Amino acid sequence: MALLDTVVMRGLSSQGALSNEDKAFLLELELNPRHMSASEVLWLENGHADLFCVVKEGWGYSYRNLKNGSKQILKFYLPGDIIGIRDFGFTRRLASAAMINEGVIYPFSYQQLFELFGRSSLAVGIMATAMRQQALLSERLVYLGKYAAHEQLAHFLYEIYLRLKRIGAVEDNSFLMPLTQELIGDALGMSPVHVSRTFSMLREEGLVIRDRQHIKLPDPEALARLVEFNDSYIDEFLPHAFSELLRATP
Amino acid sequence: MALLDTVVMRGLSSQGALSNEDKAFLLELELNPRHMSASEVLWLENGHADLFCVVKEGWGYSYRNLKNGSKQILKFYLPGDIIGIRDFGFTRRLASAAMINEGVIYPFSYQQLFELFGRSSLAVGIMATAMRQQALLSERLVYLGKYAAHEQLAHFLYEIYLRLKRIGAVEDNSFLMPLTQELIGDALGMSPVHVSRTFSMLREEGLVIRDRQHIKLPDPEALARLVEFNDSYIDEFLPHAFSELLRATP
DNA sequence: GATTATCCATAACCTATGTTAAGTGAGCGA
DNA sequence: TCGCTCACTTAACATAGGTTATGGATAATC
Repeated sequence: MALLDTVVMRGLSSQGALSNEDKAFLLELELNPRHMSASEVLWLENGHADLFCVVKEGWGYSYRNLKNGSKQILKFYLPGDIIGIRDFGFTRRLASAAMINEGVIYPFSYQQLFELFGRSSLAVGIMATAMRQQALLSERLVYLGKYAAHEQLAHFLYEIYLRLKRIGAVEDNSFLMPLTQELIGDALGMSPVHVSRTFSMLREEGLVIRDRQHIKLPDPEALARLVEFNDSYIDEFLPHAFSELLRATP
Repeated sequence: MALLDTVVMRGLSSQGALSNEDKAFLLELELNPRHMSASEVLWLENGHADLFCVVKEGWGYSYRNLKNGSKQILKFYLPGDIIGIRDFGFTRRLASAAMINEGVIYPFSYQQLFELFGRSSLAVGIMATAMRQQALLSERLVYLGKYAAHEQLAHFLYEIYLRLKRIGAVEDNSFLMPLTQELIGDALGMSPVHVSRTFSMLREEGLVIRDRQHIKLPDPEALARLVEFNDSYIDEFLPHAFSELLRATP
């Protein structure tokens, strides 16, 4: 169930690109949902890479510890995201991963991932999932490189907003974001003090209202315009050409 | 020939993970080497994504144009690299791509990429290639986020050094790097003036000797120590467990 | 209910890097 | 040979963001 519940796989399935056997295969995978407490570590950098997970509930993140004692967060994982395919093809973890709040994950072994590659539609699905993650990463890199703090933060909030909206976790332009300003700073390469300053700025401009973990974007489109947000890398489903190709080359 | 000449595929092949049919398949792909002139554009952001390429000679790069007129370079491509799998699963290009100097590339259609996914070993190879690219991207993100200019540049040069060394393009710790300081700045999110300043700094410390495109690292290990370079994400070949799994699940 | 730990806001000050500008040398075409 | 352009260097100045510090909420623990 969990792997089929993943964004890309759901897209493929709804486009009729997955055969019944494909779906059965996904459903047959042994799933042991695991309850995670807040801050619980999934794995550490350089640890042996042997599994990946689908996040069912709660938020997670992957990060690298830096020599100066701080850390760089690479990505936040929301329900429906797959965590751990980053290390596919390596023996050791390139980054650590941990939960933010409590939640539930479904772990899979790399062995299972391999078996999945025996079915081309599923392999394509996994690959597309991985490329979507890479797109998010590239987008962050672009903003880290050349944009001012308020643009970075606006972009970050809008990205989270879109991702949450996609999984139905946004209501009345409001959502719950279980991140401290320190975590946000670690993701955006910014000091926590400056995150606070920047939030104040966005608040004064009426773009973001925040009360602890409750975020409200009174005018999401204004935010999007501020950063020229191009959401194709988040929202776009697999091209139909994909499904046609998949049906044509079984 | 060209796709088999790719780092990961060569690794898989030498570990006996590719069957004769796999290799034959790679060799059969229609290859039309194409000569590219300096600065020639391969494709533009938002263009239709229909092909990817293996770089045979010359350097390329992918980049995003920013609203303020500058650009952010996402990655430099050296001979043996695959350019364009980033957009797999999207209809449009997420980034532009162009050559830096003149060179030769081998284009493939996405159609061919799809057919390739019908053979699990090859799909695994492509996936592993993509994840290696993502690792480079993550590493850059980490350095963009929290490191000082001289550390970023040192890291960048050492990465290039390692990648060139792997393809035999380093001799006596020297190599040719056809990049202007402006391009380096666009990659590192740094003004060209500051790139120059930082080069001067590294020169004064005896870490980098540079004469236009000729770079010499008198003591590469010293550079690596400066940035605590962890080269596992570049050099590591596919884990042997991989090959075993591939042989076990045909 | 008191105490403590987190998280956040704001201020004062400092520094790395951006910006602008002027000058140098290499290459190159007329 | 002259003059142009391009890549680079260096300097002077400006500023975004880092750092340190203080105080005030709110939540957690006893």
